[in-house]
Order: sequence, then C-alpha cells, then structure tokens
Amino acid sequence: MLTLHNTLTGQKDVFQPLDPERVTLYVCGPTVYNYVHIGNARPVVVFDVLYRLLARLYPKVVYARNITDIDDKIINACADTGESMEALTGRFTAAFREDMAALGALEPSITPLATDHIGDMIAMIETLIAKGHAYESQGHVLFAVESMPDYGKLSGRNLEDMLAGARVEVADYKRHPGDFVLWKPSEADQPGWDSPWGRGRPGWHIECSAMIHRHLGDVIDIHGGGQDLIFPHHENEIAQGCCAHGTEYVRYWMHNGYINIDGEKMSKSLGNFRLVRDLLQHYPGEVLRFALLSSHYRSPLNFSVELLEQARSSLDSLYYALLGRGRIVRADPDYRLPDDHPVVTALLDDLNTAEAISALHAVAARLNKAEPDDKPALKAELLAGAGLLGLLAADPTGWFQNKQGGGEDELDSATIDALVEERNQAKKDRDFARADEIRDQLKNAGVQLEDTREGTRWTRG
RNA sequence: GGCGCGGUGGCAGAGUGGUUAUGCAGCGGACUGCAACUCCGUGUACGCCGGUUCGAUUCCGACCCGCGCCUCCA
Repeated sequence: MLTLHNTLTGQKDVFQPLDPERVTLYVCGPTVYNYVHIGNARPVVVFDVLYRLLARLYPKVVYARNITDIDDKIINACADTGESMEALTGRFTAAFREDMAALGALEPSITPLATDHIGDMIAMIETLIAKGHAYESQGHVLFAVESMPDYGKLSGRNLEDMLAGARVEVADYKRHPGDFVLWKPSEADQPGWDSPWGRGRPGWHIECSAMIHRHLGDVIDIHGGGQDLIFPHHENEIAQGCCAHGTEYVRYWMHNGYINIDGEKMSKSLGNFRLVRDLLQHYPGEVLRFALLSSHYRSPLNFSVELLEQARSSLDSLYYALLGRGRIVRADPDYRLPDDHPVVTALLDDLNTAEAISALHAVAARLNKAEPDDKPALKAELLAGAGLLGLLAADPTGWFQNKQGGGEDELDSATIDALVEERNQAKKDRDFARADEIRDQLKNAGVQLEDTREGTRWTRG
C-alpha cells in the first residue's frame, strides 16, 4: 500500500490511481534560460524515485516533465547573450538532459515543450473565456479568480487574505488583484504567436495545464514540484484545469522541500545557488543523487561539502559490499525483491528514502558476513533494492578506480598497476620497507591499496 | 498581519507511548608482515516549561528559537 503526502489534504493519503492500468504523473520541469542548480535537481531525483516505485507497482506509468522554453526570463537571457530563443533554449535543454542523466534520473515518458503547445494553450484559454472564467482586457487575457468559489484550496488561503498581504501593484487591466495572466501581448521585437487576442505569448501557468490535458488527460493522478510552486503556480493550474474541463484536475499534489545553503534557501534570485554542472566537476553524479536522497523529500536539506563527503563515504561502503573480498560474487539473476522488503516498505511510506538507505546498509552488512553460498542472493538483493532508488548502478571496481577528487597528481591506471606489481614482488621478498614505501606513495596520490586473497586491489579516493 | 514547517547524540538523518535506527566520525578488540576493507564491542540524544499517563523524545497546551509562502523562484 502506497501512501503519499498530499498537499491538497495536508496529510498522507493512500494512493489509489484513477486507472490502475495507466497511472499518470506530471512534474514541473525547468525554465531553460540557464544551467540548473542542485535545487532544481531535487524534484527530478525525488520524482524519479517515485517513478521507479510506481513502475514496480503498476503495469503502465506515463510520466511527463515539461520544458518551459518561452518565458520572460528567457527573453531577457537572449537579450544578454544575443542568441536566438531557439539557440538558447536548445542549448540549456540539452545541458539539462545531460545533467539529469548524470544524476541517474530516467528519461520521463514524455518531455513536452511549451512552444510546441501554443495551439493547445489558445484552445484552453478560449474554453475558459467561453465558460466565463476568463476575460480579455487591453490585449491581455486574464483568469477571473472570483469565478472559482474554492480558489486557494491548495495553498490554504482565500482572496481576502491575499489582498491583505498584497505587496505588488495591481495592474489596471485586472478586475480583481488576484487575477492572473493567461495570455499577454508581445512587442514587435519579442517572440509571439498569433491568437484571437492579437500577437502575444502565454502566461506562465497555462502551459502545464494545456500539456497535461494534451498528453495525460483531464484528470491526472499525481502532480509534483517544489514547494515554492504551490502558490501561485499550482494554485493557478488548478483554477485553469478545473474550470476548463470541469474536473478535479489533479488527485495527489506532491511538493518537495527546499535546498538550503548555510540555512538559507537557495534560489536563483538570491544568487547563492550551486549549479549541478559545477558540482559534477568535483563529485560523481551518484554522490549528488545520494545526498539528495539522504533526507526525506519534504524536509529542507542543507547542502554542504560535509553532506557530500558523507554521501560519498556511505556510498563507498555500499560499493565495498558489492565489490566483496576475494572471489568475485555473481548476483543471483533469478532474485526478485519481495513486496515486503524493508526498502520497498520504506518507499511505500511517502518515499522515506532515508529509511530505505538504512535498509540498504542492513543488506550490505548481511552480504559482508554471509557464507559464500548465500552471497549471490544477497548481492542481488542489494542491487535490486538500490535499483529502486536509482543507486549502485555503476560497476564497483570502476566506481573506486574512476572516482574524482583524489590526489593532487593523478596517476594513470598502468602506472598504478606497475607500482602494485613492484610492491607485490617486494612483499614476496619480505622487503616490507619498500612495499610500504610504494603504498604510501600511492596513498599520497589518492590511491588506496587493499590486499585480498585474489590479489591486490586498488581504488581511487 | 494571514497561512504553514521544523528544533533528535560530534555531524547528517529516520522513527517510536515503555525494548538497537542507520551512515560518517571517535574509542577498544579480531583479521593483516604493517595497513586498508570487513567483522565484534562501545560512548554521547530527543529546544524549554507544564499537563495527560504506571511510564513521553513520541500525545496535549504555552513558551523560546529557526525557516518558508503571501503573485521571479524546484
């Protein structure tokens, strides 16, 4: 039984898909005007775990994650670089794909682009106007929040409260200060599309609703994203989706917590962000992924060097278990992770990844001290459990030998092998002084040696 | 002002009305030529004050502290 925390109800609800034969999941993707930071990566990794779990539970899961490739921030970025919008968004879309692949995230079933769905958005806006939920004003089309009685139900606020805390100027073309833009006019030098309301471009929220309608249906099971999207983005999506199609739009809303730097929220506007691309220069993607999964997805996560080093150490110990000591152990190919396995039950409880990782360590400990005959099944168990989390996919030997961030002066593998060979000869000759000298030399270069029954093994880092 | 979240051992981070979280780091031991890895053992904990209870870190209330959202933001 899968339970998920639903922002709409404020509690953990039992997940029951509308159609068990086709579960639908939509996650808000990036606006591609820059490289993504680690905060953008958190929902990608978290919902990747959810996707893997759902795929285990249901025969078909349709997972869509959009690319926002039309937005005023993009227009501004183009003005800065002099690139065309297509060139700029294409460049950062490709970078996003690379970065997320490095984090071990599976490709979603569908990756829709906003600019491919302008027609769908226009159609949806026309529907909203026809139903009296939207109106045209000075070239803009706005959603009339007062036309929706329960507007504010996701973020738990009402229109009066929002007016009390209003801190922005109210545009004079709005009937109500809370009305939001569905379509806005473009200047001649701005990108735009022809519409019944003149040449213009879509507002921020309409793309997700239109793409959900196009690809997933009038009602979807799960919609995810960062907590900062609850209001206004998701609140407004609900307004559009519910009012246009007369449905509940989304049945389970899930929101991940922020990533903090020094206890403060990381965001593009504060300028304290860490780009995934930069972090990958110093840490394997799996270390970043592990760090992101080391705490519960709804908790804030303080991002630091210490966190990453601990993630690396924990991951090392799991890979050591896979590596084994002495004889190579082959994972049992017939093993299947049981439904009541601790890793599975932890994830079924609102994606408790921290507990799932703890369960992984328990399996690793059993594997380490198992009799040889029991090792293949335990190794398969560890790999299968980790697979649900998208971890331990690398070859253990390669994991240790390719690690980044080792010694100052990197040695190539052939040199290391030659030194290891020389040391083994010295050991045979009982020349331990020379043997230790070589070991220290390698250690200073970031290479750790390990003598096993099968010979000497070396690892970087 | 409105709404919401959190304070757990050196660090990270789960969880529970009474019994080991887990990992990293530390300490002792086994293994090893010495190490590393692994194994065995071990210490340190639940913000503050009340209440409920045989018993609360876990439930309830107040308080202190930190954080987030209130139309840029994952």
